[in-house]
Amino acid sequence: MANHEEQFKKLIAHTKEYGFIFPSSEIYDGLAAVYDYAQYGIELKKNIREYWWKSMVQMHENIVGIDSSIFMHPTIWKASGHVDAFNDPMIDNKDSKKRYRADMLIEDYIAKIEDKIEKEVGKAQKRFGETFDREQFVNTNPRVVEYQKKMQEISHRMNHDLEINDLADLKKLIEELEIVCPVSGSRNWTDIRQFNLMFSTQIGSVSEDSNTIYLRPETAQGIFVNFLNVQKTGRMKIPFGIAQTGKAFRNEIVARQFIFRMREFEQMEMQFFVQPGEELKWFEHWKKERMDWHLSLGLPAEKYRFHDHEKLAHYANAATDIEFNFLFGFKELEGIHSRTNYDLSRHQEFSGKKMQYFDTERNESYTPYVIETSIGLDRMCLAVLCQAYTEEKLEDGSERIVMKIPAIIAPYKVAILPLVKKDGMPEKAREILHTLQSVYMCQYDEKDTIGRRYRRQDAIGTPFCITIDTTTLQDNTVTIRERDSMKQERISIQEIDAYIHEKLIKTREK
RNA sequence: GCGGAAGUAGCUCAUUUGGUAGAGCGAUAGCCUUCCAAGCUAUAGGUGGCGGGUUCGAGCCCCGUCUUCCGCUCCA
Repeated sequence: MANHEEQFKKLIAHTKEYGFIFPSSEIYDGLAAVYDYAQYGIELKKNIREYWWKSMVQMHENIVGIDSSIFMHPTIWKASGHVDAFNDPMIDNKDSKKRYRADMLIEDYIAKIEDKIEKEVGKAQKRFGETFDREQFVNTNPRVVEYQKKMQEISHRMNHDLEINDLADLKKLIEELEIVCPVSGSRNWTDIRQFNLMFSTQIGSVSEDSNTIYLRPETAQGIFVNFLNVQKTGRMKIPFGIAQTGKAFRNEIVARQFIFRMREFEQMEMQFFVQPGEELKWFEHWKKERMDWHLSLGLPAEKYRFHDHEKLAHYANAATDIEFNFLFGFKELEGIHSRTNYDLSRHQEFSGKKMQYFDTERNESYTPYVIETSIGLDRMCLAVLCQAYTEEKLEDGSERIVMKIPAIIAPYKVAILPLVKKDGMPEKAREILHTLQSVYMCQYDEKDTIGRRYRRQDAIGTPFCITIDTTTLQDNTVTIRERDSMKQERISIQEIDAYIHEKLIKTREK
């Protein structure tokens, strides 16, 4: 495990050193949990996005894509539940260093009073036996009436504080009730702070006319609100899917582990609309299909596992995570959720627009059920990078660091290297470069010894190196070196394109 | 956000009671080189994270702050 931590640190250093990922705003000391993709990182990210898009949209006639805005009508986030769910008043105990939701502490306190009432009720029940009238007792026993009054007062005040966002009074309430930390038993509390996981800003130039709008915390809602538009204009028949990739924003309390949890991140989502009752069948279908997608990249099966949710969100009736064994353990990479008709129903409720589908085969209209597949693009990049980073000891005792990125998503596909910088080799090499660069991302390098140039390409994960030597000048053949095996073949210049193409396709079919 | 540790060149580090910062690697240019890093020469690159204080003088001592890492917490 310690070894993995070491590896992870090395990977982070490597990605910065070789131009994959930089900390954001670095010359200004950086910005926590925000990263920039550098020259190689962006190629990798773009290639993963394209690979996903091709397999989800291009390869499915019943799935289409959209690109919805980051800004959306604020009511969308009320309908989705994010305004409530992403707003928590948090308080820390200074002694135990534990953090709690302030309202939960008070709820617990109220629950304790309830227990006391039950105790009284229990005692009375014993006393009166058969003739015990619970309702009458509860309404008349002075002690119980007192308890109930107190509960109501507390509950009312808490709800009022939450309503008007009076965090100071909420803290005062905790102090007055002498609520202690369950761990430390102390009443040494910090102030209450509101943690809103959604970023907000103003739309409209004049402040008094402006409305608070949010940067979307997920891309899914952009699909749901466009459901009818896409279904009608695309003449889509259920079952069908809408796919989207794009940025989402969450103001995470703690954002850590490199690009695993960032405040600004990119999702690749597909919402699949199905007949009510068929959702679990489709849930299983997408579970398999998505796992196959991951394996199609040639990533090892033992690095993956499903993690089925036992506790389901209120809107879901099945949910699983595809977890990947990152260098810091198995963590969620993709979520597959059966979201029922919750989202569309909520939008129907809040917008007043009918979010239904008329099924001509069944001759009835219904609110479709939804299976969601949602993968973090940045997490996928990280998974690939974690898996790719390899330190190898070679036979001659030297070491190399090689990024074994699946060829189909590697940032650069080909490096073109004249063996030496003379005798017309650079010119010949550039000729080859010009024929290949319209098809593949190519690098040209003539600096330093050939061995060192191979290592440079290994470090950025270029799967193929083409070397031009004296033989090339005589018979138009080159050597092509494969990154992982370091093996070389001699092929003619005309064959290069087909050779690479075939290898890339092979990766996909694996 | 709390606690702990760290911050000197692109990277890894040195500068040992506070006296105006140096190496290796890397980068760039050139030489040499005919297939797997570490041959030669030259050049560039640092207001020591940032701000303040103590001192004649601070990379070094003190305070604050920012960032990163580890733990706690959170993760529809």
